[in-house]
This record gives sequence, C-alpha cells and structure tokens, in this order.
Amino acid sequence: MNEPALTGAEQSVSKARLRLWLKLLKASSLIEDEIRRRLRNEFNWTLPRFDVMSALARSPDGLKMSEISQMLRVSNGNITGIVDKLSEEGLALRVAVPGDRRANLVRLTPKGQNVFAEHAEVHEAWIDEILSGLDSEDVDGMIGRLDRLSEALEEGK
Amino acid sequence: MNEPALTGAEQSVSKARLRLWLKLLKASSLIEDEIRRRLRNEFNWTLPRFDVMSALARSPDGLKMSEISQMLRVSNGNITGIVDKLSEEGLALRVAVPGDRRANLVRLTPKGQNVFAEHAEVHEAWIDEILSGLDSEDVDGMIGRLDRLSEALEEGK
DNA sequence: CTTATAAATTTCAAGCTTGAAATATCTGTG
DNA sequence: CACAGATATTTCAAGCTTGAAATTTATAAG
Repeated sequence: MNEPALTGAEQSVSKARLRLWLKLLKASSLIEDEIRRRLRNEFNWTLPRFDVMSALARSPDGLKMSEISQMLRVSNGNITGIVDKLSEEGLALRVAVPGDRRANLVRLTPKGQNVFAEHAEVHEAWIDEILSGLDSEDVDGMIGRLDRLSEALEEGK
Repeated sequence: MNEPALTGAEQSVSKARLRLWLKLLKASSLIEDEIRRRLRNEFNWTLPRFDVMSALARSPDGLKMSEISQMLRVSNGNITGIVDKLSEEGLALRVAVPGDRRANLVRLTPKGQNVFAEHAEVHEAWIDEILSGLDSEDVDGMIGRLDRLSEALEEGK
C-alpha cells in the first residue's frame, strides 16, 4: 500500500518542477496582464477580441466557429459571444457555408482588417519591448524547451 | 519622422521574441487548463479558491485582503468575493485587526486547513506528472531565465 | 479640533469563460 | 424513406475578473 520512498534527487526534481510551474505562470501572467492593460488603455480593446481577430486575419477565406475555438483553445460558446460583438460592430461577419446549413464561416470585414492591422503592428512592438531583457540565446533556449513541453502536454491527451 | 531601418539580426530577434511569447502563453495555458480541469473533476474545486487558500496556508497568522490580492496579483474586489465564499463554507474567516478598524485578517479555519492540505498534496503530484517530460537540466535552465524575465518585468513598473 | 489626504475594503456593472443542455442539420445504414 | 448517431452552433447559469466609485477609518498638518 505504501509508495516507495523517493530518493533525494527525485524529491529535488519534483520540487523544482513545482517551482518551475509557479515561475512559468508568474512570467506568463505578468506579460499577459501588461498586454491587456495596454490594449485597454491605448485602444479600449480586449485580449479575447484581439485573439479572435488575429485568428481571422490569418485566414482570409474565413474560419468556422469550431475552428476558431480550437485554435484559441476556448469553448464554442465563448466564441459565439465574441463574434456576436465583433459582428455588431461591423468588424466581422458570418457567411453561409454552401452545402452545410449548420455551419458558417466567419470573416473580417475590410473595416475589421484595418482595425486589426493597426492593433497587430503595435502589439508586436509591445512584445519586443516587454521581452527586451532576453537576448537571442535566452529566446532560443526557451523556445526549444517550451516546444517540447507543449508537445508532451498535447500528446498526453 | 522615419524610424531607422532594422538590421536583419534585429528583425530576427524581434520575431523570435513574439514566437517566444506565443509559446510561453501556450504552454502556460495548457498546464493551467489541465490543473483547472483536474481540480474541477477530482474535487469540484476552482483554481482561484485553491490559490487563495494556498496563500492563507503559508501565513498562519493571517493575511489582510490587500496582502492576498498583492500576492496573487489580482484586484481587491476579486478577493472580496472569493473570501466571502470561503467564509460561507466555513473554510476561512475574517478576524478584526486591533487598532485598525478598516482592515481585517483572513485566516483558514481548521476545516480549511484540512481541505487545503488534501488538495495541495495531490496538486503537487499533478504538477510533477504534467512536467515529467522535463529533466533536471531543462527545469533549471528555464527557472533561471524565467526569474530574470519576471525581475525585468517587475522593475519596469 | 478640523480638515485634507491616504489607506483598506466593498460594491457594482461589464465582460470573459466554462460545461452542459438544447437546436438544428448532416450522414450513413438498413 | 426512417432513424440513429455525429457535427456545428447557440443558449444559459454560475463563477471569475477588472476598474472605478463609494464607504469607512486612519493619519498628519495646521
């Protein structure tokens, strides 16, 4: 019934993994909060709206609701509400899919494309500024490890 | 009026920083979602409640509302609601601060301590499992870089 | 003492997020 | 055709989150 005792090294790795998670979460939250703050203050905009428009901007032919929610890893119902708002504001629209009346394709309007282009350019500069403390070696080192981590997490489904 | 042109190397670092941010966010979100899912399924619990209890568990003498919100980097109003809920359920309580009628100290009840102890132990094992794809070198390498990143972010306030 | 300012907390409206249930539509099988 | 499942989306209630305004209490200056 008892678990085998952990060696010192195993305990150490385990504790270090917990510390890593807390630091990963902290760094990620700090950056995300800063982006939210700037989007709000500079553009009176929100991150979810930015994210949905970003997905749509990369797919000029349009995306199904379910494709957007998969890309952003959020629920379907969530996307419904955000696309509703974007549509009301004339930034996106739903287009019928020929041959499937269940689905529709969401596209940015020309107005939506213009608004997003402005936001995206500034957003990229913000990230560059916020991460300016990391040099090329740091960036590459972290990208590699994060890639492997995400792969492992997505496999383990 | 024009910005100086970026060299190839500068562009490259800038683009890599943006990629890093997207990967950092992705890894962090995958882990966080998995933790939320397990808390919900195994304990019918939420991450905000877990986080508040975790802060309280580390401070047996109690924490002021504002101390909790600073530690968790969330708003004061947020903590009000969560502590209200925990109090209703008999897991935490507000204690008057002698000499300052504006503030109160929040403490875990014995019941709250027991509930949290159970959750915390399992939580730590989850993190170890979720991050099992990272070896000791990965973990240490990332911790160092994330520390420097967070320091830089917090300085830049 | 009075008053202005600061500090601690709560309240509130608006928006995000989820999972589950409900609708509507398709698709393959008999 | 009928119909059992699979798909695509929406609806909904509950909970989280924020920033700003409001409330209460403390503190310092005159």
